[in-house]
Amino acid sequence: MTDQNSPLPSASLSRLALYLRAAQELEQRGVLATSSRELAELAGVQPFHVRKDLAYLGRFGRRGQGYAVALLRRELTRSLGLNRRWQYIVVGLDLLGQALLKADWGEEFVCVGLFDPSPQQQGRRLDVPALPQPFTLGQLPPVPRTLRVRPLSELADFVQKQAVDMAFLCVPTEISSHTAQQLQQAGIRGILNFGPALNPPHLPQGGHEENDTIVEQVDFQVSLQRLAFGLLRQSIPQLTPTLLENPT
Amino acid sequence: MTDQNSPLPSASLSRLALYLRAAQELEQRGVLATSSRELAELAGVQPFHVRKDLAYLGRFGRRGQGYAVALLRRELTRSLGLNRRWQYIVVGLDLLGQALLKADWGEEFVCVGLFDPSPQQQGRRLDVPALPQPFTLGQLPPVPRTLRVRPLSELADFVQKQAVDMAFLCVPTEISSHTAQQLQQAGIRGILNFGPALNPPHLPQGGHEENDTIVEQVDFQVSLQRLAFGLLRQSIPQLTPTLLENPT
DNA sequence: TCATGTGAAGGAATTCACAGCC
DNA sequence: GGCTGTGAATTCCTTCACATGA
Repeated sequence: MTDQNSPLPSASLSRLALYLRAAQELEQRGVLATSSRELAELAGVQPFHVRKDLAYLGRFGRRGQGYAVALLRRELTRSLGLNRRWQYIVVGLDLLGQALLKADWGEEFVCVGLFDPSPQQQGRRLDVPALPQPFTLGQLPPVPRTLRVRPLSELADFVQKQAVDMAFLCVPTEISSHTAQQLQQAGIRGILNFGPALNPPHLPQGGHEENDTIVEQVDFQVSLQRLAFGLLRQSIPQLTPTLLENPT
Repeated sequence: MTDQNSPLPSASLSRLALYLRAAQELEQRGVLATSSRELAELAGVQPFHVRKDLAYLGRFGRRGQGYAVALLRRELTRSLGLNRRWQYIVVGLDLLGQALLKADWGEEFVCVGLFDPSPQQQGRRLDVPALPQPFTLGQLPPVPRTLRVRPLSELADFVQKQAVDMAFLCVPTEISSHTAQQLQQAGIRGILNFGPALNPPHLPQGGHEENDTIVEQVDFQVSLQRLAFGLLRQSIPQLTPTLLENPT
């Protein structure tokens, strides 16, 4: 079946991103065909996951053969909405923000602006990744870019002139909720939030609501505490990790 | 009921970390009692989530009243295994690694070493957060510490002398799987991995296996692509996001 | 014979609604 | 009355096993 209203399960969506990375890697290595087994290994999931997830997008596998890598990559790119350009700003340029600037997000994502609430940061100029040259096959050296760090007061104007699809939010905890509201009011509809949950819950968490702002959380601390708990569990083989010992 | 073999659901575990953060915040504000509604708001989840999750740990709520903040914080801390000290190393000290060094992970987590595969980084000295003074109530100024960035060749020896519970892995993509193996061979049983899935799947992904290494993934790119997909969905209100249009 | 695609079974998480206690 | 704790219902996800088609 095709995709109808495509109720692509949330869990599958996360894994599709992993398959795309795997497909890109295979393509770069010059591999032409692959299998659900190989993809599963690269993505760190189970083979039946791969088959089921990919089946949501259509059927571009060949039974008995596997998947054609190039086709796979194209379809994943399309399905994930990565055949268009997404423009983002980085809000908060302490070390984490700077690290995000240098990170490789894929060519589809381009940084168009830098903002910081702190006067110390404002006015600084920072290097950002070069724009991908659209249809230039010749190996021109990429053009370096630098952007100025702006105060948040310029945000609303900026968003009116530039299309800004999303913001990477990495300001200190104390002001993150407030800053998120500023972003929303400026008309930004997507926030990738590093740091604790944004509590004024006007913004639905993962909700694909009407036309509200979507917040996607990246929470290091939760992952760390999950890890600690896991280690605790396995270091005490049989016994329960000292939870409660109350009666009843 | 108490916790038996506590098969604490994985989804609940993640949320418990959020409640702990909320409880700490409330305690700092001087709030004595709270409710599932308030906690839910702070954590960005639903009230029945809070009640059900907390019920896994026992019953320290008072019906009709709510939860005592101090008790709540204590129980959450205990249950998550945060009443002991966890020692970590940071592997890879480019911008992201440096950002992680400065981040606030909670007092229970202390950095004991820095490692980097690149000779340019080796030998550098970096500031790390001061140790929490255990039973000192007096406000002595915290003692600053600096640590030297070591080559990975020193890792095995280091782990033998120092207790190292976990590693934050943030080296470039190309070497991350290889580096993870080095960590595992040196005897490190927990890895918080920033960057793509570690593909030699000797390490089970989230598996609480025998006594194997536990890997917890923090994958920015997946979150970003989830966000992009979400935006795509809502910007085309009724229509399916250009997925497939092939015949049956 | 091979590996995909898929119905169906099983398990996990979310959600509801209300009983129980303050 | 108010809010927790919890069975029961629902929905979602994972897992299996096999039919399907190259």
